Amino acid sequence: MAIKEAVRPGGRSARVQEAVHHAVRELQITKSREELSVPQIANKAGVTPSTIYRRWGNLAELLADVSLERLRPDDEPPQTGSLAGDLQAWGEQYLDEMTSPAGQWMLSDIMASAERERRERCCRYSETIMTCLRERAVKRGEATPSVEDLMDGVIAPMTYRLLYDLDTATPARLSRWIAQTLPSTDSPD
Amino acid sequence: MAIKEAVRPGGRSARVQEAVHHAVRELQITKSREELSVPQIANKAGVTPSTIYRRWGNLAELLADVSLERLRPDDEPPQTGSLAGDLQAWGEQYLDEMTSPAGQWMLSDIMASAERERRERCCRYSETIMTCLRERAVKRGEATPSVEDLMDGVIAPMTYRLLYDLDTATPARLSRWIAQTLPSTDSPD
DNA sequence: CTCATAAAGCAAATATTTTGCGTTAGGTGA
DNA sequence: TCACCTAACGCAAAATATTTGCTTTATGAG
Repeated sequence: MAIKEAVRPGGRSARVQEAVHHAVRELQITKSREELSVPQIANKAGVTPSTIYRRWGNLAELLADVSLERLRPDDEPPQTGSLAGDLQAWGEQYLDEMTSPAGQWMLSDIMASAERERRERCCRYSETIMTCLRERAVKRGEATPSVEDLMDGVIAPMTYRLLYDLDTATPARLSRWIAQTLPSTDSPD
Repeated sequence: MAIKEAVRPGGRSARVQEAVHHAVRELQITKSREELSVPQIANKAGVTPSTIYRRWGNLAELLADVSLERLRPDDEPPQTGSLAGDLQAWGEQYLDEMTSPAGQWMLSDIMASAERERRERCCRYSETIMTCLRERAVKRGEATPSVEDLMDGVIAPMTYRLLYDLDTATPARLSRWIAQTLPSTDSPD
């Protein structure tokens, strides 16, 4: 039932984990959510179902695990020269990703996880991005809100709408959230 | 698979629905989430499992349905004489409810539902409250932000933290969100 | 009161999940 | 290097849960 994250790389466990994750990703391309099943994934991965049940507990947790891994940032968010610009640029690509069917499944899978730890990691991920963008701004000498204010002012409304009200998760609204969160030095209204 | 909401009251369907909902609520008192099962609920409700499967599809959807029903406001939010006060009062009781184990299960069940419609209804519910509080304020002649701004400024951060970062869902932070969202006429900073 | 229909019951057929026990890979210390 | 230890896996049987076809029943309409 407990999720083992500290899998030693190179070991058999690591290979099994990778095989299972890979099988899930493959199957997700062709099959819809309700067509996925543990025995099916196990078969594709070349392991027995009991291996999956013992390691992940159930289908929901497995899917959440896979989705969370996908969430990891590949590279540095793009630089635009201002905090507002960085936020807008990063936010737009994030919105784009998460409003897609695949992105919505990811969010949904993560939210369905009973493990609070997993949901929290999703939150820490956003915090990391905000911290990164903010530090850039600080280095440039910009006046910047705290990370907490960025979370409340930008991440929270964005996430809220991604989860509850998809149609309103738009770049235009993102601009508003950013404008209202940043200290109004020179931004027009 | 489709969720029938328009169950005619008094009919057999209505009785079954009520029996099943009641059984779930009863069982939730004693049993933990992973101990709940459809056959068990069916048995307690005096119906056959296939009835539940055909009507709700699976356990997750049934639990989400029950949780959503519980979310409904029983009565008018308390009146305090100002929008800030109304928001704080309502918000505090909401936080209290949702940070409790029962509240967290409710949120979790609703989020786990595959039906977007259900999650959206959760959102509409908050909007209704905000609209209500705002209208009171308008009637009193207070300057008030739009409902959308209230959603972004108060509901979104509150919900975000309830879902992802429970420890930070506190009345103190609620005050901050409210203060930052309302037009600063006389509020100290 | 009779008929049409939608939903429930029932039970057999499937599918999934759990479990006990034997096996194996990989790490550890002599 | 080799024997040993342990965690994780495979296998297969048992237990549960889910689906499905068909029958029965309750309710609303005519």
